[in-house]
Amino acid sequence: MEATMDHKRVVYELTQGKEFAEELKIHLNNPSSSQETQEILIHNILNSYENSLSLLTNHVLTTNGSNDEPHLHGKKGIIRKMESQVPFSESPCSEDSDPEFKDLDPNDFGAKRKRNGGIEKWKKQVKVRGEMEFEEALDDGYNWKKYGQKDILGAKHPRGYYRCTYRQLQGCLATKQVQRTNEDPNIFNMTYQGIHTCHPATATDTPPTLPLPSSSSPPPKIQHPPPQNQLLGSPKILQTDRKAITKNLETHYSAHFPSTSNNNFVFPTPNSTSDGNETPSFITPTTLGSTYFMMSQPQVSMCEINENIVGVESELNDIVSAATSSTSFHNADLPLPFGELEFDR
DNA sequence: TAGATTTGACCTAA
DNA sequence: TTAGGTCAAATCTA
Repeated sequence: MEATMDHKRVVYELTQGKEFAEELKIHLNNPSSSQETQEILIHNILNSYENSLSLLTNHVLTTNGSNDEPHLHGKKGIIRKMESQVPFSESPCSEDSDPEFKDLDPNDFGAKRKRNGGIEKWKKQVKVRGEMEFEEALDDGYNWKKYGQKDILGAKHPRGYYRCTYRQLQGCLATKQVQRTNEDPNIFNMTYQGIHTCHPATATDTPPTLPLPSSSSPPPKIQHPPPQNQLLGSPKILQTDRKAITKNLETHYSAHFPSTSNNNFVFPTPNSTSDGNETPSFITPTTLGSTYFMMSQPQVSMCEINENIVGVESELNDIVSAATSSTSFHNADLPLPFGELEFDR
């Protein structure tokens, strides 16, 4: 069950990475392509690797009866090894040194407050292209309800405030903020705060059975596990975020979404203990040291990137091929979005 | 008509 | 005092 779902998630991650690699390849051959875009693509490719490895290592740990999840809290094992393979992500993110939120985004002009008494915050950056990708990129798999919007000093675009739809039903305190960057309106900074404690299987107090629904049973009506929603898309968020954000964009900024389609996903990886208690943990920026705000990291020449990406893409092709052809995986079980996504070529 | 979104007012940390 | 974050009434939408 879980293994099957993990398998799908791994395939999804790898396939995503492959798509990013292919797109990067195109961008590298395009003189007008911005370095920023290329960096984000590389960043996303690394994310795919890291997420895949995390999923795999997490599965191994689970099947071995260990919930120590060392990869979730530091650069250890495979994650570390992975970074050493890719020079661009070598530089550790400064967030590693601080479990608390650290604002690394030069476009985020917000004050660095900790209003919730040390609740963990982390960020991801999402770049969108085209309306559909825009919706999907902002769909991180959770169901969010917008509760506010505010103009931020120094920021060109207002910041949207979202909280978990199941805050009332299940007391889930997870929130997120969505804000466009000043430099590139296609790039959104998503700031997450709090861990989702809600459960998709029920909107009531029924005890959760995380992490993921059985592949042999129909998905729960309330779709909350990020991986699944990332695979299937979240109707909820398509209806809410799309309306809210797209409307804002159209109203205030005459939004346009050219160029590339990139999104960075960091999967929350809830873990279940043997007694059924949920101990959600996240693959946070701390975990994936290179995951966030690559623009602030030491730069690597595009020549190096180009050389690396060829190998990355090749590897991804091999891995995805192997993964998709193995065990009980069927594409029908995993409606990957790529068939619907358009990549400028 | 219920639920979601908008938006001005209020709260509060810095 | 300022500005980010949240509340809640008004409004919108399916």
